Amino acid sequence: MKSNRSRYAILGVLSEGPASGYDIRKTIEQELSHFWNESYGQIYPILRALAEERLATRRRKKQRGKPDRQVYSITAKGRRALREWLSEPPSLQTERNETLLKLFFSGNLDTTERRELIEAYREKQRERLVEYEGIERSLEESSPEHPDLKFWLLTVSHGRAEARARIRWSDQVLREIEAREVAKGRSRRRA
Amino acid sequence: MKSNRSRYAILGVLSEGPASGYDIRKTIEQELSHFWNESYGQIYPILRALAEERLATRRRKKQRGKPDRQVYSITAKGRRALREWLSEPPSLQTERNETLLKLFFSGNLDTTERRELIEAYREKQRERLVEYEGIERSLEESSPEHPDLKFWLLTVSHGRAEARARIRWSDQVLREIEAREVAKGRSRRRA
DNA sequence: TAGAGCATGTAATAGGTTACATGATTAG
DNA sequence: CTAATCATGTAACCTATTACATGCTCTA
Repeated sequence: MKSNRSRYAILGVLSEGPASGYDIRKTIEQELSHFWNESYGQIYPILRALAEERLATRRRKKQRGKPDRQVYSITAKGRRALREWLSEPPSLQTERNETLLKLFFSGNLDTTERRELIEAYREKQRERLVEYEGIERSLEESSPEHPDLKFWLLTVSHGRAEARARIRWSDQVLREIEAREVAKGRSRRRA
Repeated sequence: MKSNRSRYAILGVLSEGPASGYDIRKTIEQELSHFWNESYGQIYPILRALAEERLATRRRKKQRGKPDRQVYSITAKGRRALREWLSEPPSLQTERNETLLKLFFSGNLDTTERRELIEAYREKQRERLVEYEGIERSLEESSPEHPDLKFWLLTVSHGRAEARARIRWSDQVLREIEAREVAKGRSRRRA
């Protein structure tokens, strides 16, 4: 079994119920966007492949006034494949952090630009905290009785913990480079 | 100017001094591996392109007993390109987290597998904390007087803060799913 | 009447990993 | 003798984003 993570993200959404490519995109956007994303360019070809491999079935639903929907449903084989993947240890790959890359080489920047880099990072994490409110609410409202709701909310709590840690780190960095600035100012005056 | 992050990671390494593709790989592995990675399949073609665009120059160094080295040096134009990229706001793209994806759909797992998923995550973060010791030491020893050392160490401190937050989150999750287990056990006995 | 939402899909392009080929030296 | 290190590079493949094409309906 190939280990394409997008396949399993899509199978995962299908495990909650039948859906079209469009639905899947929307679900991922609304409920998983804090740690996952998929574009149509991935979704549609993968759905076709899932159907060919009998991990999902497809049927066309006619609609009036709207384009036809291709609705996919997970099969028993699909559920088995999903469960198998879920129980494998996650593949480890370095997560890249562009802000850290820029900070690492920020000797090539002036102090203002470096401060702005960190301030922007901090601000982005603050925005994420706000987004989590919305995601949490939308998860709770969409299916308040769903037995898996608790797991969904735990992913939000992960995002919050991470964002808060990054904000604290940013504050620490800003204090440090601030202190350095002041020290430099003093030594310039003394010189 | 194209916004290929690998180009700039490589230019960044070259901004510290001349290096071969092999050197660059090693440097990234030793000093940036906690937030960045590059494979030879990226490095060699990009170096060639950088030379063609006059962002770097290349000269062949003969060696006895070892293959020749192709040593690249950043040019003034290369430094300008790097500085320009560094001062642009980082491109935002969702960081994917495979563990969270699995947790989200872990309704398809049994409780033991779910616990193992989180325990493995926790353990990976603990391992990262140990790796940071090594990275920090290697950074400090390789160039203890380097004016940018402080920025390099800040990237390590970011990694630590993140790993610690993730460990705390894991502990919280483990407590929660443990509590749920106990509750279930009780209700089963009562039933 | 403009724009957003519904809905499917493909093509071009970009970004990235892995495997392979080659071959000498050095350390255990 | 074996494995690791030095060193460069390519080809095949996989993964992912963006732009494009199409066209209806509903809302502001």
